[in-house]
Amino acid sequence: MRWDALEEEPCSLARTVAVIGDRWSLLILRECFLRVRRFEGFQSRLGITRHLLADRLKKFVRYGVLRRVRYQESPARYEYILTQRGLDLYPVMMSIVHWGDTHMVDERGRPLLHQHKNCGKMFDPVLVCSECGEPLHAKEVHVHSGPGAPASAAAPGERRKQVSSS
Amino acid sequence: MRWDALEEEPCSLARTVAVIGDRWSLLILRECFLRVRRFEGFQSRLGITRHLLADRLKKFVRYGVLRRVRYQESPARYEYILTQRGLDLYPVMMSIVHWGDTHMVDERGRPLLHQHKNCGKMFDPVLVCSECGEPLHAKEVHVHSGPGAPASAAAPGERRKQVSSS
DNA sequence: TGTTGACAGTTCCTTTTTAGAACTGTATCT
DNA sequence: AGATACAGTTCTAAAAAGGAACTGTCAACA
Repeated sequence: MRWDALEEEPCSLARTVAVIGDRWSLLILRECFLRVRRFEGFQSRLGITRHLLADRLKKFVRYGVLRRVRYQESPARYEYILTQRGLDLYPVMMSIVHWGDTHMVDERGRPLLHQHKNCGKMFDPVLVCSECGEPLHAKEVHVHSGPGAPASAAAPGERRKQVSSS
Repeated sequence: MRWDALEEEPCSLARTVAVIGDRWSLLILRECFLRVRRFEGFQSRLGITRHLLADRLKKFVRYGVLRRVRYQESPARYEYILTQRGLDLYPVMMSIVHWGDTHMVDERGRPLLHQHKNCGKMFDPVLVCSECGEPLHAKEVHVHSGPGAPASAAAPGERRKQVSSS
């Protein structure tokens, strides 16, 4: 499948997957949220091939998720720093972590704990409705076509365009 | 990188990425949440190669994200249905969709809108702290080593084991 | 002065994955 | 009888990823 095909799908999930939807991208972002900023830092912590790393960093910069900032002149050296757009991926990252904490831990328990500075407590992330504040569950949500939908879009059971043959 | 290496990382994000961290897995899950259940359904809607689809479905069943249910005898025919563990991925999916809605829409607007049955309103998903209910932001969270951490784990700035060389 | 190391990549070649299309085998529909 | 639905499997070609070495600039060390 071509990557840029995904980006043009009339689906916000597919478009986001075009940006972060592979193993390395997600692991690189994990490091970003842990304050890693430099090429060598990512490479040595992850064991990713340098080629792939260069590629993914470029992609993140292109999509505005990371900013490439020169921190030293001659030789020019750059750091990769999360933009606001990148920071906005925090709910995605935390949701992924929380699923792992719930379903993939071994007998020793969670690798990491999270403390909310505002209230001081160890917490789990909860996804709630912006309107009523109640926790969200798949079965309590109706999906409707929006303005950016193709002819008639993906409410359950409706047909949608294919990824590849479009 | 070997897939099973990821699964054994002392990191809930990496372990979850081992299950859902590739383009096709996420797109297949999207279809699951839109009530697609059958091999032909996934294949024709996504344009994924049949080989890959068979592979990913097996993986999801192995990880308990989908259940393979016989809906017809001779010839045996199966459906793939989200388990509770699969349904628990809803926050991950919705967070991804919401990032796309915020940062990847074109001039026409969102492809899909979501309505909360409980309160009747169109909503956005918001990730909040389970303890105080406030929205979560990366900079307001402290990370601590948990019981399942390696020797000393990934609080910001701490060293952690590499992915590849372990 | 020469050597080593940090850093941010690039180049080259091998191995693994994925794409694409055709084929299987049972059963129902026309 | 022939076409179609369905859930896959098999085969080969093309694309992506892995792995290791190499570049070029500079600082620190001996």
